[in-house]
Amino acid sequence: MERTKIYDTSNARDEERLAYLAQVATMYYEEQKTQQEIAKSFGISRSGVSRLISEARARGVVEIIVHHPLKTNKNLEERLIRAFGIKDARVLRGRYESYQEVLAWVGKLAARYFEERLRDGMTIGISWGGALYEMIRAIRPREFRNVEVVQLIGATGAEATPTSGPILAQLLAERLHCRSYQLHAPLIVKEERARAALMQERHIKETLGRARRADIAIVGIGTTSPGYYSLVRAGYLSEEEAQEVRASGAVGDVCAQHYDLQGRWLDFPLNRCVIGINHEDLRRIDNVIGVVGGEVKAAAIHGALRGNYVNALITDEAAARKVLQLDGQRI
Amino acid sequence: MERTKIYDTSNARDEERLAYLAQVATMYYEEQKTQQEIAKSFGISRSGVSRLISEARARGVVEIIVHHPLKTNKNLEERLIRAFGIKDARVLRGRYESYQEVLAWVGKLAARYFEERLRDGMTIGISWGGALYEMIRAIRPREFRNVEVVQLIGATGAEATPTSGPILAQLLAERLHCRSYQLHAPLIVKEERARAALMQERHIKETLGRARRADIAIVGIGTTSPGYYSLVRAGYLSEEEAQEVRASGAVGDVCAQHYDLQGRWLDFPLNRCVIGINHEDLRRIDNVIGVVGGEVKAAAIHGALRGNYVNALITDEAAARKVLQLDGQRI
DNA sequence: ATGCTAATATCACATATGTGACGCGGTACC
DNA sequence: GGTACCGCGTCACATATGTGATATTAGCAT
Repeated sequence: MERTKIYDTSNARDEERLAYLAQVATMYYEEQKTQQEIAKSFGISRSGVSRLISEARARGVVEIIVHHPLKTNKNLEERLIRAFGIKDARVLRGRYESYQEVLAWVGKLAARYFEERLRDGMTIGISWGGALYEMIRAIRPREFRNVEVVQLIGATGAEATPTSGPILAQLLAERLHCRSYQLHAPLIVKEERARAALMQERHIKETLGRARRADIAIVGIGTTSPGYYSLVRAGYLSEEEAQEVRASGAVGDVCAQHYDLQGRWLDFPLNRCVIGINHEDLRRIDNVIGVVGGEVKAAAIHGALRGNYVNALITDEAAARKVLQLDGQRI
Repeated sequence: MERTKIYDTSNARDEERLAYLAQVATMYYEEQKTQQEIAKSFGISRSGVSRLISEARARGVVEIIVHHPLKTNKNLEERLIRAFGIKDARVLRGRYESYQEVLAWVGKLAARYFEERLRDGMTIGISWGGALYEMIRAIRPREFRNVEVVQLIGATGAEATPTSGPILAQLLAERLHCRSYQLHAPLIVKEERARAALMQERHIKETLGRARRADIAIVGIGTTSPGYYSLVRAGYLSEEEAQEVRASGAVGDVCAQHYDLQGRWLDFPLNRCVIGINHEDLRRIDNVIGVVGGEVKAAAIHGALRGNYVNALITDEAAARKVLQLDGQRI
């Protein structure tokens, strides 16, 4: 609100003033000149410069950001890696107020992790979910050569909300200045036959072919817990259907493929009505990074790790502790 | 294993250090404490604090940004408004190195302009193009009530590049935390009949209905000049087809509707094969903001203004001057 | 021209800051 | 265990900076 004010004033006078402040501030902060030097080059008094700089800061012309590093808990990381035989883990330190806050920070951590691993020529597969959305937001734009982004699972229809749906692959591609391949198909179809038909379609076949060859897959991990079950929230399943899913032992899903607490893939219709990569192809991808936050996801994470649906995990302390507890460890 | 350990410990060390630097920097820059106070509360020497702050700046933990205001040329704005009877104009001052740079700055200017005009409850229509992409990037995220974003024209297929295509509506919706309505259809079809059929489809009909009721439309202005003709660059037209288009007098397009230098809509097949809002419906929208940069676009801008396809223009000085010249004025 | 007002300069001084020189204690490495 | 080095503290001092009080000027309306 305050920042908007800066640019809002259509007054030419004020525009001049702001340009002046910005120029002085640039000399001071970016060119490291002393106030004395600046005063001389503008032919004004030194104290005037001091006051101009104060004004520039007060009016938001100068913005100072402190980047706090993301601290991780090496101990929990080590334990997760050992307990589940995964390749890597990052566990964000600290406690957070809200689920949204956890997602934002885990997303940042995941973004740094991903940035460190991305190389020219890679194919990146991506599913969807709040954590991935936050991750992509936190990725710093960079140019790569021959990188491509591929959707791993189908997308919603015309009413796509920003946090879930086909936008993620595009957003990521935008950040990396590369192209993206979408799956123009619903995530879940009503009948297995419809799925079979769609899977034969040329561009779906092609995109899924690319998905299977992904060098890195970035996936969210969903829980079937009431109130947190994405497929219900996104309108794919009714609450009754969700009950059934839970009744058959499903604790979570990766790429809409459901499994139980021990990671056993569940052979029920829902798992066979998904337009997207299947659980076996997913397991064949070298690097599958699960990005997920919050204690509520613990059971789903446990299953995902036990079932080898992901082989690297980015999460927060609370979730990590609970996962290890579920695995019978004392924390 | 050993290597991992080494990597991890050095990492942990550094992480600690950065956290320390960030903490000190926060106290200094955000909480406005003096170095003396900080030294006391950490139990270190004052000169140590001074050195830590230097280190924090050198290592990028502290980032200082100076926001230069966007200066505009009121004189040229006034002349454009008078010459073409448009509602408003913003003409960015200054000369720029590259076309990309012009786009980035014009985009910023357009973003500020748009932010000032956006209100709760509005429907925003959007086409595509490099300038709009830059504009959306420059929009500061904000929450609105009942705002919706609607695509004005069809989108590309699976191979969408980030700067052009269906991503723009989604990106904008993300910035405004609102929903978006896409046109899941190609921008240009081969036959008029195919267009008629598609236009009957429910969700296309519905989205275009919303588009017609837009309170603000934000559009790029395309030129047919060789090397800059977006429809060729995006693969919709071959170079031969482009030649034909130019031969029939087309200098530019708004929402893929082509017109000549005097703004006369061209009654040729291409204009009737577009899935999107038509030129007459576009003219009925209250606020159509053209966002466009670069001298090369001058003829296209002239036509767009003469033909009333846009009624507000955001552009740069070089383009504005050339447009006025084309209109027979001395600059 | 005459005031009035707001912006800026001037001056003075107390602090805050940057930095070089030097020494001490801990650590990594041989 | 020795040694070289690194990080940091201490001290000292030169500058840089913030700020209050007061004078001066520019712009502006009458």
